[in-house]
Amino acid sequence: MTYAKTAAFTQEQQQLARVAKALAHPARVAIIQFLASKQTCISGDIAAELPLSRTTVFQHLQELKALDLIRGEIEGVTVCYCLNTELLKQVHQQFTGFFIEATAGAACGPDEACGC
Amino acid sequence: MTYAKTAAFTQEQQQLARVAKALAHPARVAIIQFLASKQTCISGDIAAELPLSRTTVFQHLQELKALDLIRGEIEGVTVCYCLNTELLKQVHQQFTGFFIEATAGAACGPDEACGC
DNA sequence: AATCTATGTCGCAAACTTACGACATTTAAT
DNA sequence: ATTAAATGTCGTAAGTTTGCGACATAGATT
Repeated sequence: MTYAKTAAFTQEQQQLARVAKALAHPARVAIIQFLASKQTCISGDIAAELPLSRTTVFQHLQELKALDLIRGEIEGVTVCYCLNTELLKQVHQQFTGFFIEATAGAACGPDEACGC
Repeated sequence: MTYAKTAAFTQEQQQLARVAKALAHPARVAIIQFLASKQTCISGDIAAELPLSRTTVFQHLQELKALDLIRGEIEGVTVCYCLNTELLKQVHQQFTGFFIEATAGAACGPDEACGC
């Protein structure tokens, strides 16, 4: 018993957790920022920009691709990776909804704990 | 070499990844939602609400507490857990900034890949 | 004091993640 | 046809996460 018990949670919770997981490594955050900074879709030499081996970067790219957060099209000998901005916008909405729900109540302040 | 090479990324990237990681498990998302749903800060019988053992829930609570996203104060025999809404708001801003940056460019559409 | 209840802590097992080197494949040049 | 460059795939090693049972603590009751 050590598998992730994801099945027992709501689709919403699973979806949010899935995306959060995709962003849960600085390399993947960096990859998304890098792709966003390039107006033109850049090839896999993203690796050259990061302090990681090409293989490792490729692996991170695969994870992002698995969630369809980024796309990759083979163009001859290079690959064109780019952000799926549509999906990212949706995800943004999702996170916003979550955070709004979470920050709605008047719970603990910054320094003191709650007074319940 | 299999440790996380976090040191090589910016503070910003690391911070975002750290918080994302905290949300990267449906149980933790559920815990936050549960705490948010209770106007009064509820004790650790959060476990009763989730399909996980008390020990496991406690562990998830520790992770959230390590990032200060939630607070926990011992009150006699019960514990009062609650959300750090201030921090959550900051985190929300952080994520929003990231997503806006990421969705600013006109990259791939929903179905076709980019045309670069 | 003995007990009950709500917590917290340890240690372990299984699964997942991160990182990489080495090898395979594919397209473009020479 | 060879070779070179850019990718993709495999296998492995080590670290981290997830989940839980068993045991330890600490107030509150009786």
